[in-house]
Amino acid sequence: MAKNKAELLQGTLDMLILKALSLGELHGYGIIQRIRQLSDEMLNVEQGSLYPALYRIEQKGWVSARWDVHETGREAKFYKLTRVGRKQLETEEASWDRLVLAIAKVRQAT
Amino acid sequence: MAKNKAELLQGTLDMLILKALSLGELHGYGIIQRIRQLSDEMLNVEQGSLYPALYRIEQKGWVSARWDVHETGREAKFYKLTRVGRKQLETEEASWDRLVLAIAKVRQAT
DNA sequence: GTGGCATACTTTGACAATCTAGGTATCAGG
DNA sequence: CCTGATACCTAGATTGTCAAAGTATGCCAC
Repeated sequence: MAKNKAELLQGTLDMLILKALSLGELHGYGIIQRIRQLSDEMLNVEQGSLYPALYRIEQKGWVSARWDVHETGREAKFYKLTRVGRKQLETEEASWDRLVLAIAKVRQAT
Repeated sequence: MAKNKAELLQGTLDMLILKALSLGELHGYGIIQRIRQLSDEMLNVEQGSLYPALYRIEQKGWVSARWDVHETGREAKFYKLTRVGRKQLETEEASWDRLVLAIAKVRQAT
């Protein structure tokens, strides 16, 4: 127990991936690093969570993928947010905000 | 789609139940109503989610249950937060706060 | 040059939590 | 008497995450 890393709640991962990609095209492994870095090491996405999620998200048309070689000379699969994906990110952020608000209301109760 | 009710994320339900019970002993059906009311109708807990959750929570010793008759003359199973449950509520609230903070950090990124 | 580590992707199976959808029973109001 | 709200319970399906494998490459230290 006593984890310093917050566990992900189901449903938040898609939003985080989309957000990471909204900052620019990126490959899978890089998405993990970007999320970890942006969250000040608080969020750690497992590879076994990420890749299936990316597959799901691609099937839904929220991202498009292509294989490419990056500056280091290594091959990687680069993901890019589609227009639909950008819309979806907005939706998920709004829905997250609603949830956070709703839970805050419950917690305010005395 | 386009739900006005926020969907619960896995892991938040326990916290909501514990919070509802922290305001006083209550029976299952009442917990649903209290959460709905406190959240301004934003959160709707399904019975099929609540009762298994209550069972889980009771097994863990976070609440104690007893059958009783309330003023309306009807029988109901009343749940009460235990000392351990109160501790657990604090833990879950802290962990929720951490997650909300971490996600906020990611979302701040430009 | 080779051993180990970080990078990079994939798949499998287990697990946990929620929801849908059904069921039972009581009580109040029209 | 019939409906709807109250009150509880359960089975089954679904979903998302995680742990734990495996593969392969490039780089650096020794």
